[in-house]
Amino acid sequence: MFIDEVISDNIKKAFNDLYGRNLSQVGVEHPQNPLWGDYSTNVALVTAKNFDKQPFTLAKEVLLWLQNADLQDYFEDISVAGPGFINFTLSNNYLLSQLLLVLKEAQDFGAGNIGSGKKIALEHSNVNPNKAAHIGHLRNAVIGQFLERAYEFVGYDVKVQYYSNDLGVQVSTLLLGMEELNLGFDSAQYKKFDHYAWDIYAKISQMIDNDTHLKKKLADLIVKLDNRDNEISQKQSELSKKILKDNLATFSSLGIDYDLIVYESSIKDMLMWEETFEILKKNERVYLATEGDSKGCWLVKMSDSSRATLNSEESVNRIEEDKIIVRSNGVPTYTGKDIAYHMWKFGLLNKDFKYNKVISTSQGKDLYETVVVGYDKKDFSASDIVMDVIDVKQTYAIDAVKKTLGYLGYKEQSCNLIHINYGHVYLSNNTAVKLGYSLEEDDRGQIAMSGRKGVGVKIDDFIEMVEESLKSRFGDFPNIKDVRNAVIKFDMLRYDTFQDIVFDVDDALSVKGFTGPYIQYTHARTNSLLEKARYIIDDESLDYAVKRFKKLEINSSAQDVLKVVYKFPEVVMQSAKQYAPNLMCVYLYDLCQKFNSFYNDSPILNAETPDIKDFRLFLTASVKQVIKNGLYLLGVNAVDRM
RNA sequence: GCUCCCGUAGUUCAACGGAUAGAAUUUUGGCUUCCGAAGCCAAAGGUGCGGGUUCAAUUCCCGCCGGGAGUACCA
Repeated sequence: MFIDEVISDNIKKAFNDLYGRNLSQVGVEHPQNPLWGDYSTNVALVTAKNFDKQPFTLAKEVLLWLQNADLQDYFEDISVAGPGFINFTLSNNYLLSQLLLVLKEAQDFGAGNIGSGKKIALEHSNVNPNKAAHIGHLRNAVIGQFLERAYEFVGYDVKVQYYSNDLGVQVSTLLLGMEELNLGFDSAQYKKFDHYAWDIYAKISQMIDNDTHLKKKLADLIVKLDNRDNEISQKQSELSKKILKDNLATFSSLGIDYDLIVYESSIKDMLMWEETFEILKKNERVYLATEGDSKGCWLVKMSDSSRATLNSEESVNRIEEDKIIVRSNGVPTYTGKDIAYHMWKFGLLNKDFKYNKVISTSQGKDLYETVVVGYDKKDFSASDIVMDVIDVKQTYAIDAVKKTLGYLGYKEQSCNLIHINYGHVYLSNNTAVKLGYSLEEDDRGQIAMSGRKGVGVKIDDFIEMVEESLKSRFGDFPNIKDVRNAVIKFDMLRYDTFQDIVFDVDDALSVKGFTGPYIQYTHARTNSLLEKARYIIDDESLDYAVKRFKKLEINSSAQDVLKVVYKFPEVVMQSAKQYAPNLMCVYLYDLCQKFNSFYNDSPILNAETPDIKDFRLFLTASVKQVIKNGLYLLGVNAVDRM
């Protein structure tokens, strides 16, 4: 049981006992100033008015009740402060018991089972197979991996899906560039095929914009593909897979892997769209437009207000507000197909894909792909929860899918479709200049990446830059790839996912301060201490040791560390529930900072007495474990040396 | 036009409606006979504007000002 529950339960009892009132909610938080204690509640301030008392007086009465309750095991002090906060200070006994728990539960410390095995289909990365992955995709993948690990850690069964859009406009454009035109690029000049495709795609996109003949050619190609023209589809499939393979290699070098690749072409070939469309057509909120700009298209209503209540002018506007799912030429839009895809994810279709195991040496786990002829495999469909890590720009489209599920009567599924949106990644001017891009005239200090313009930082290049930078500073060393990945992943996870971020190469290459290597460094430091001391963890001696520690005077810097360690399980829950990896980053940084201060002012191997030395090693060992568990969730390896 | 998001130190980011708005970076000054200086300690520097809601507003509401995105038979 978490401490905040202990507090809120007791507060409720107190109010019931003292005033015969049932409180529905009690706000418990960690005060920002450590002088106020470890937990505090504002319950007296919030409820004072109802009791016609001064908040401070009310708090004092509740305090008396709490002091008589049997809470000494948890708290060494409970007091009233400020305008009427009730503050709780944890007892050393409790804090020590938590350290003990860390070492006993080891890699499971902080884990939970609120998921009780429920299935989550987590979709992330999803690079269109027409170019190399860039740092926007990087942010997506890294957030995705955090969610995968965090939700597994709290007891869900998570399957990671990578959606490969091998039919749409973007791949067709690339195919046109590759097959039909000699654009003057030499594929031998590139280190990877997807990098070559990057330049081809940018070039052909620019050309198409200014050439109606090319536009027509592209449109024909798209229709042929959608009709599954044999020759074209074959070419397309080969091209897409070649690029997909390169994209996966990029992610795999960062230790990011997947359970299943879902091809858009499989959805098409399994006729999932057709089955879905039959269901949709019968729904009253899905309609065929008979007038206006969208004449001949099928649309999904995006608003609940009825068209009948509007005048004709407003009615026209309403049509524009709705979402087109089938074009007038009968080809479904991305959103249309996405509805079918999500129906499958939730197991709402009568169909399932066939599966094929992908042979891959770089993957950490078994990887499957969808095929038309292959094996049956039941565990990918029929998920309880669907999480899509997708750019904030697609909120409207996802919303259409969500609404549609609701319209079809799948309320629960509609609620359980969770769009994890994240802000855009821009390049700083400094970075753009370094990469040789010209700045626009209306310079705002940042520029947007664009596949069509070929503007962006490829993940592969970024990885290489970080590794070179590390080598030039520290020379080559055995764990350099782990440190490199820490730099990259932490840099992407440290922000609120909601925020747009400005990517600056120089900042990103930093290994000082609030960075991954700082955390890894602290871990390496704890490791080296424990190695030197030949510290061995075994349950019996630990129990005995903790009894002795209770009599020790614990210095304040050690106390500060203790008061961070115990929060880890709370932070795991909070960052998972809020889809907020940055909370874990902040927590780990705080932990490491406190530990490094402690390390700096308290000798460990040469401590004053054997008992103090034992205690400090015990503390060090638990810090090491927590860092390791936390970094794991962020997708970062905790290294023993660097 | 409509909808959504964002405006916080020079810069990049924090702050479930809470008590003295925190970090990093930059700059300046200190800390290695001793456990890893990728470290520690210290100084300096801030809520776009105007109203409202309440015990309490960076946070919620309204109006401005400034930035971004969506609303495309693109994805």
